[in-house]
Amino acid sequence: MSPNFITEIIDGDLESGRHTRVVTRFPPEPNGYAHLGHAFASYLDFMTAQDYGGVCHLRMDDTNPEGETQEYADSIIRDMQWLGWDTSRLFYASDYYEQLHDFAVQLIRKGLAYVESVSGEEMARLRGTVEQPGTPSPYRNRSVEENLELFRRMRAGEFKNGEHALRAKIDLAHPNFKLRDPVLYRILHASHYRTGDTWCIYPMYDFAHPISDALEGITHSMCSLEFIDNRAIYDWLMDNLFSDKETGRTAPRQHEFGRRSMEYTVVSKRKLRRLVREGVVKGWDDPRMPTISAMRRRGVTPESVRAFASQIGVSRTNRTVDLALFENAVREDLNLRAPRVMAVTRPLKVVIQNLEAERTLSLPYWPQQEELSADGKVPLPTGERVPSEKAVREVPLTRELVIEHDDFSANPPKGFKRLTPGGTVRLRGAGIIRCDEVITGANGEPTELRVTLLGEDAKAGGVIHWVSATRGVSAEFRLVDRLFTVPEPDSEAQQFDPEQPGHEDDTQPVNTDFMRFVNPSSLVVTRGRVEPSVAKDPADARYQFERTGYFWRDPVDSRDTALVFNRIITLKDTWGKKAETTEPAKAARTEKKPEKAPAEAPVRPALSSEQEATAARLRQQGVSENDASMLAREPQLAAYLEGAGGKRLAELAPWVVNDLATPIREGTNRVGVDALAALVTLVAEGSISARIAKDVLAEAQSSGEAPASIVERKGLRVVSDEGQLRTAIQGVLDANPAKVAEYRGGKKGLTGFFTGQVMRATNGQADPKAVARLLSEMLG
RNA sequence: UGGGGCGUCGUCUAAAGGCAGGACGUCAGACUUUGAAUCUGAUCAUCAAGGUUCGAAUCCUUGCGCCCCAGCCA
Repeated sequence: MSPNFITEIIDGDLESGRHTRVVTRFPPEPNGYAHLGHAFASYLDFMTAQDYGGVCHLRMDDTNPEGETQEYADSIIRDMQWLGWDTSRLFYASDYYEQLHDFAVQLIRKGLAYVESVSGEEMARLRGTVEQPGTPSPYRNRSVEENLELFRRMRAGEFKNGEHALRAKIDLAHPNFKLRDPVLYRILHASHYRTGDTWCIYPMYDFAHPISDALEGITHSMCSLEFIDNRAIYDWLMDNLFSDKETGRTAPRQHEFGRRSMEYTVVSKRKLRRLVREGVVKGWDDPRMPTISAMRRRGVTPESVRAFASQIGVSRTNRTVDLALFENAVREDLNLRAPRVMAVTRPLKVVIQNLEAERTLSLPYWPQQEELSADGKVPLPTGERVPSEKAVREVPLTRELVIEHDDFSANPPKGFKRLTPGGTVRLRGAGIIRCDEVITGANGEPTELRVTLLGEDAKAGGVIHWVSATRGVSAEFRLVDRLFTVPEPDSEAQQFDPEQPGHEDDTQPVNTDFMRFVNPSSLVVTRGRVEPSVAKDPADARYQFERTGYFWRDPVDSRDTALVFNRIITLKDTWGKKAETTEPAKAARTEKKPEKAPAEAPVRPALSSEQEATAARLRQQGVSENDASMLAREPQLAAYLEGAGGKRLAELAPWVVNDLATPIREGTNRVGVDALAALVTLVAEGSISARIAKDVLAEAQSSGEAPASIVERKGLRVVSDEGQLRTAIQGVLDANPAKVAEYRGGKKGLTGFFTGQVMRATNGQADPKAVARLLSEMLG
């Protein structure tokens, strides 16, 4: 896991002693198949724990009986294992139902939860709007006894679905909707895949999730960004049920990260379901799907998926990742893993007229030295690593062959390097042929080429692959490509689609506009031939079929007697790309950036007449336009400033605005205006630099010590003595000869680097202006 | 519109207030019995405007844009 804002938080928690170990959890709901998003989230949860020597729990977040099944749970567990995660710590939220219930009772007893008895609709109405606070329902103030009794009867099954619900009693006027008395339990007469009919009340996510975390001793609970508002409930529950004092251990905290989606696909479960239901794909594990089971079936390795997850990193912004990043991760892994063999996916018959007898060639699985790994060995299709000279297979060369249909062109475009009428080309590993005759079918398409095998002194511009027409093995090839024709099918459909890549809204019908962008050639099935050596290889061998891509046998449909190969991914194809995009690419390159907009007058918010009067008064005292405007708008700041008795306003104002505004506003300011004035005096008389003053101010803010006394205690003063500065600068230059050379080579931006080093060396006390002058002099 | 979150190369992601770095892509070249791989080089970014500072992606202000929240889903 590369460093990110989460590891920063964990480092802090470990350092401060808030936690002494790291326990995370990955909490999928078993109501669908795991996909790319789960791969990313589970990577974060499992790898973070691993990096810190901690553990990660796999927890089925199964608190909604509708749609959840054991089959989904099993598939998720299998996918997680495939990704390489340790799933030995397996938990189910449904195992906590009894405890969860008891915690609900506790809340009722504390007067923090009540049984609501209005309809769902009414509840929504009473919750208010963004501008209007909610209003309490008549049931909000039921007695503890009544709540207890009602909740007992809810559990006993005495009510119908929706007749009552248990709600937390928090704050109906809170600007955060999540805190307007969230529902904790609902009545649902439904069978749960694990608890059967034991329960007819089920806990909500907001209640079950934090408590599950606390029960399992989770330390850091990561979830995606859209739950950020829910954190308020999380913390509320921790405060009221799991205070550190009561439990004797530190409560978990929730941290939110940005989701990652990928171009040319969709990941919403409902949309994937729709693709399956409509038969656009053949199932959840159709190799075109972004599900983990589909990637597994397609032949993508777990190592690739993990490498991808690692590369896309973690941040607090939702992102749609370039498909190329994923493809690169897949190719990078396969390049070192997949032996090279030949297969022809769209055969064109070739007859070598001067080849009398069949020959057997011994061709290397790894024609390239570069693929050799550190141990000097190379993998066979079995996975066994052997010296490269032993990594060979036999390939029959017969009179009749097949080559790729596209490797012959009767009207070759400029730059075409393959076979043309009368032209020559090298057959990989077999020699150079010349095309003597082209037999065409009724539609004018070539159906057979008659060729002559030439000697090794012949010349050819290109190399093509081939397979014996008679000894090669017939096979089906499934050429898998991106599922959509546009990078963001969701956004393309956006004007119709309120449901954006974020969370799923089951209350709205699925927007189906994205279906318009399904790529009609996302799956192309062809029949061709593969060299016979593969027939004896293990079924899970991955190959590079030279010049066409990485393949392996479809684990579901391939038979020994009827081979089916999935294309895991194509090779990069700069030729094909160039051929199809030369023109538009040029156009795009000449496209100019829009000119920078001319500088506008600074925008300042309008002031009320009263504020304007204040601002004018301040300006008169010499306060800048900007500062005056802000001080006028924020009476707190103005009041602070004027505590100085109206003296030296102009001098103090920038400090108040730039350095003290936030603490003053938040009520955490610990530097009085007189103390500030004393500090500013030191700056004014030149005994300390503004730089020192800022550092001191920050320290004063956290320690509460008077700034001037910090200055005195530490003996801070500005160092402008030339001799002293020269010594310091020389020290820095001597320590960084390479940087000096770069600077003299023209990298003038390094001035900042040198200044920084000098400032550090002098404990921030050097006079920066003097440093700048001496630096440019000494660097020549 | 109330609340919350977020804006760095085309895409992901780095930079105790001090060199805007890396990866992928793209382009060019070298090499090549894979139009692949490999190698070299290049292109390309701090949302905007003001301010503070010797110095701002980072601090302050204002503005703009995107995302999330009014399920008895998660």
